[in-house]
Amino acid sequence: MADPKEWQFDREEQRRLKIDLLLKVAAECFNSKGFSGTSLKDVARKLNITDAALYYYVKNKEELVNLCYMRAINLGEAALDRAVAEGKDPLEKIQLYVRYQIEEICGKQGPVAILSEIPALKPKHRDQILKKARAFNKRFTSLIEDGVKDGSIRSTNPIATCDAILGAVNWIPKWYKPNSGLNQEAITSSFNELFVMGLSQR
Amino acid sequence: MADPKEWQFDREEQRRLKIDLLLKVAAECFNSKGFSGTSLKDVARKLNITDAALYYYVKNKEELVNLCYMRAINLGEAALDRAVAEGKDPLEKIQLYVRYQIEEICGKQGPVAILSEIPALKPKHRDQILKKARAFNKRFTSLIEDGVKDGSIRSTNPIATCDAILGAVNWIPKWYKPNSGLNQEAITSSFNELFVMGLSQR
Amino acid sequence: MADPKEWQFDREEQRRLKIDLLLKVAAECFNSKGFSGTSLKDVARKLNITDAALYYYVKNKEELVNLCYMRAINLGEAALDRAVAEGKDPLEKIQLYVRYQIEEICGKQGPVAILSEIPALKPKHRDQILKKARAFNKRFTSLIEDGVKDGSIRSTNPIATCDAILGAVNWIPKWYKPNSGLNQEAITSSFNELFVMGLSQR
Amino acid sequence: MADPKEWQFDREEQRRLKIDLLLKVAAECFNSKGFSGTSLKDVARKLNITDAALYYYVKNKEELVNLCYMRAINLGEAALDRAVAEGKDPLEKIQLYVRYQIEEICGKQGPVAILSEIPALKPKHRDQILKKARAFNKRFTSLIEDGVKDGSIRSTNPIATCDAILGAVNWIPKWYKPNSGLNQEAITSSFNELFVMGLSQR
DNA sequence: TATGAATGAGAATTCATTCAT
DNA sequence: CATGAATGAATTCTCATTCAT
Repeated sequence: MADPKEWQFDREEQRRLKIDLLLKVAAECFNSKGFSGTSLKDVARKLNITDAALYYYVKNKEELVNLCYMRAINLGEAALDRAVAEGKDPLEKIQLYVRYQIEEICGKQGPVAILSEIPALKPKHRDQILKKARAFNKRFTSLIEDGVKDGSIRSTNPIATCDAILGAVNWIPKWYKPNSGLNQEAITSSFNELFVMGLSQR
Repeated sequence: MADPKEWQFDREEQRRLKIDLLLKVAAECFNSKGFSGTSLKDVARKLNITDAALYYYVKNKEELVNLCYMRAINLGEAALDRAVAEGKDPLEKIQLYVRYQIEEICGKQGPVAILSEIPALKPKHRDQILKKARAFNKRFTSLIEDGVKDGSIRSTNPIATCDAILGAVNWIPKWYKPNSGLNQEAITSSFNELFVMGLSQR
Repeated sequence: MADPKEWQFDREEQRRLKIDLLLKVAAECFNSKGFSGTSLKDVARKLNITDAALYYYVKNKEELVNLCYMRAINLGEAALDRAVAEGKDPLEKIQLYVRYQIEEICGKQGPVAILSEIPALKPKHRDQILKKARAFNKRFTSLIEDGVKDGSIRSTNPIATCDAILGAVNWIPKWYKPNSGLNQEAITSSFNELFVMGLSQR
Repeated sequence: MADPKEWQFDREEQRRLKIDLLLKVAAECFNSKGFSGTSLKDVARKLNITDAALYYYVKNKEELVNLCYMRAINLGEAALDRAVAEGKDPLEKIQLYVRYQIEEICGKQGPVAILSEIPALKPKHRDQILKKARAFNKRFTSLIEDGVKDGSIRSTNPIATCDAILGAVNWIPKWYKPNSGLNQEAITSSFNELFVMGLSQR
């Protein structure tokens, strides 16, 4: 306690935790009310601080959005990483990704920002995000293509298939309410059922 | 030409056409920049009129969003109506709905508003929209249930299946760019391929 | 009827009648909602025409106020004229003025504009109105002074006395509601009772 | 100085003083130019702050008017309270009220808002004000009735008499200019002379 | 770190006014 | 005469942002 190093560490750690909470709270607001529909006062109030205090943690609103979006993409990537590492074939990898992504959206990781206002970002950040997003899409599309090649996956147009699956998943935060309606597991298994086997019984 | 009746008609007709165009342009803006990210000046500029002139056609911004959302839901219902009327079994009806809905989103009907800022609406309008939206979802879910009952559709949880399909379709305006990338027909067939047969080759 | 002269007359007459009605309606609005609280649309609606049509009768809003104020002052002067002509001594003249003025305010002459937004007028009109208003006040004050001189009226400060009486009368439109509460005759006799004899019983 | 308590006090106190000044300045503007004729910029300019800063002290313009009106009524009530407490009979109480009210209107309490745009208030505030205003009128009318009963006051119709006296007093801000024309004392004595003894010398 | 106070830029909205028809 | 359509200017109000304390 008297050790300044440890202190320093504490502080840093605290700061990181606070920022993390900030990002979650902000994501929640942005998701429900949109970027410009969310005032920094709204976010601050949920954190029980003043809006002025936010500026200690982020440079400005645009940076806050950027961080939220980065976090969202990173979480997505992490989900995909795990899925790719654990799944033994493309189809299983895709299923695992859907599972892990939904886990993040609906689970403790808390709300994940929907990347719906990318145009609001400054060019520098926007390009960064778009690049990552496109890379993610490409990676997911490749997964599908791999399956097509080895004959395990059916997809006439992997890009469109990718858009369909990710769209369905991305849309979840729009309707998901914790502790009411569908639960995480039900969503996961139903989505995978649809994606893997389709509606047709024969 | 001298006939006042015909005149009257012209005016009324013109007005209707203008409102229709207004709603399309507004939907486009709202989709790309969100409700509060879109200023009425933005919308007006695209129409080559002043922002004040908009108030001749709509009472205020909130009403404009409401009309956009109403139009979106009505178009969706129309798509579903046609699909239900023309398809001979639940599965075909669903496929037709996907086709017609994508036709509206990507076709001449122009941009269809994503209902992403319902909380921005006033209670009266919000309730109206939510009621319609829920009714639509229920109708679509019933379609799936019908298929489940007659053994033609596989779905452990029709509500979740419905959310997946509608989510994928609703998300399209976020990434669809006319005249570049995927075209309408490619989207339609790929989406239906996924929804009907699934990814699994067997 | 076929006589163009008579026609002309009709037209002129009609126009005058319409303007008169316009001034009454406007006065009513101005009194109840203030000058800038009253939109020309409000006035127009009460006349069952469009706001654009008003411009056929008056050059602009400022002129409309000016005309209302002129009318108010003219009516006041007319009341004072009659009172002075008919009353046989200053005290009686004052009483008659109060009577006639209240008659105008509460009677068929319809609402008389309260001159409460003179600063909103353009210099030219403002000066005109102020000049007339001051002349009126002076005339009324003189009446009091006359009575003081001939020993029939008590007033240490005729200017202040004038302000008190005119204030009480001018304020009437703020609370008077036709067909409810106090009627015209009750107001007249009570006001005169107070002004002439005062509250003190001895 | 280092004591946070004292500090807190300072802040609170400052805020209260600022709001008080704001209300006086606003009252002055409203009195001379009316509610809608007064822009918040006008008020702000007189305070040497920006219009946006006003919103730190009041929620919106309507609330500002409401506060002005409340203050006016409260001052009136205070004047009446003092008068009733100090006067030994109804007639003296009325005289004292007139004195104290004029003291407030013309003295350091600064401009007192004329309640002339009550319709501009929102229902909730309007009702509140009207209730207080009616109560005040009733109280004043009762005072007159008391005098009538004990034979010291002459009034055929106390309600109308009340309207006359209060009208004359309420109208003062319309013409009173500090440091020019009539002074406070002259107004008070002349008004009371008129109200108590009337114009008639015999 | 955190807050109260203030600002400047911009947004929605209103309204007098104009003009072609 | 009268109206529908449109405009430009002004007004209210919000909000990100700054700064002294």
